[in-house]
Amino acid sequence: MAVGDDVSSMRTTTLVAPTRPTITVPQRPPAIETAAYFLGGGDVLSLSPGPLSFVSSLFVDSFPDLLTPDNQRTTSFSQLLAGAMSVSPGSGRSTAGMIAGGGPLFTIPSGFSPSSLLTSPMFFPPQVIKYTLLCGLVVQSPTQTVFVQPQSQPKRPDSFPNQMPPSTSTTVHGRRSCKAPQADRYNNPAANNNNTNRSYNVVNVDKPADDGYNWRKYGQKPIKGKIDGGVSTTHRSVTEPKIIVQTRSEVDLLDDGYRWRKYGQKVVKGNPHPRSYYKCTTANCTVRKHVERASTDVKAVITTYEGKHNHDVPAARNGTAPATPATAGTSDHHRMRSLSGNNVQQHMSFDNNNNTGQSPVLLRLKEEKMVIN
DNA sequence: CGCTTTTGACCGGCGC
DNA sequence: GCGCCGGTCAAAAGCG
Repeated sequence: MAVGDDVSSMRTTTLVAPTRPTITVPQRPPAIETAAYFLGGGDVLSLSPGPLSFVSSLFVDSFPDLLTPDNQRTTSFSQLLAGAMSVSPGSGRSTAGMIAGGGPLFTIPSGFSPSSLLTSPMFFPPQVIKYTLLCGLVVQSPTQTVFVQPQSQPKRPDSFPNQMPPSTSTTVHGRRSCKAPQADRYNNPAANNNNTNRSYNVVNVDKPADDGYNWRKYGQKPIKGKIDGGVSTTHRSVTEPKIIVQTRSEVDLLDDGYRWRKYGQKVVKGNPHPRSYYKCTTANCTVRKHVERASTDVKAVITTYEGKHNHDVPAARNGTAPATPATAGTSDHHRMRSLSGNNVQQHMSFDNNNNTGQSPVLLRLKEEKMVIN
């Protein structure tokens, strides 16, 4: 199956719960798995227009740029990252129609191919990427927390026992949604406690949306700092969105096109593998990322991006085009981009089972193929 | 020599 | 108030 076939089909596909649209390609043994999580990152949601808008902007605002007039995807993953993080409070759009609710239930907008996320000359060579889009989840910025609980659950015709029915702006509270990454801290209960107690699983609205369930309000509580409109600038995590990418790789540092300087390393609780902290080396760029290996899978590399690059991908030190930028860190780091191939194999599916609800997963990509020339 | 990595110290948030 | 924890700083060391 040609890549273009997948792209064109996805371009017009509207994903509606509880169906599980799948675009398949010839199966091959997975060599790398990548999961990308687009999230507000805790209180970040309070500043941005919220993950709904975030996702909306991510998809609607960013992906059209991926297409050239002849519908060739050219935008890098780095650009996607930047685009995904470039949401401003005024850029939010209605997500109605975008988020169909219930986890994997969002509409693939025109022009969007999930492959665009990773088929990037800046991040992963398009030729080597094959992935599965597993699910989507939405959270939203709180102004106050309204605790609700379902009074009844309409029967649904499929196997999404832990999922919410479609909604566009309603709180999603509790476990749900995406199949857990096979191994990462976001599925580690110990590592999840804080996050799940914040905003990842608590999405707030004044009134539960008409999501097909009947909700009974049983509590209401103001949230610290939301009084002034919910904008806080006291902490980075409050002001900048995050993008989490999980990749199965032998090396920690993936080449995303930008140059990074390591500024710290720390062993975090619940993971014997140290977490490395990197800053973008470009002047006046505040983007940071940290990289760690999953506690239960040493081959799973979790990279968390924070912030937005205010510059283009730097040119490589050897003078080649930015399409082949230098890798941050030492030169002997494995360079993902050095891998190449001629075929983009895509497998796109929405997996609603095995939901943990622990991670603020909006989008998850599973890479299934890597071809090395 | 310039850049990067290492690593202990420091800081702030959060829970108890 | 205290301790834990994650994140950051910055001096020293390493490397090309």
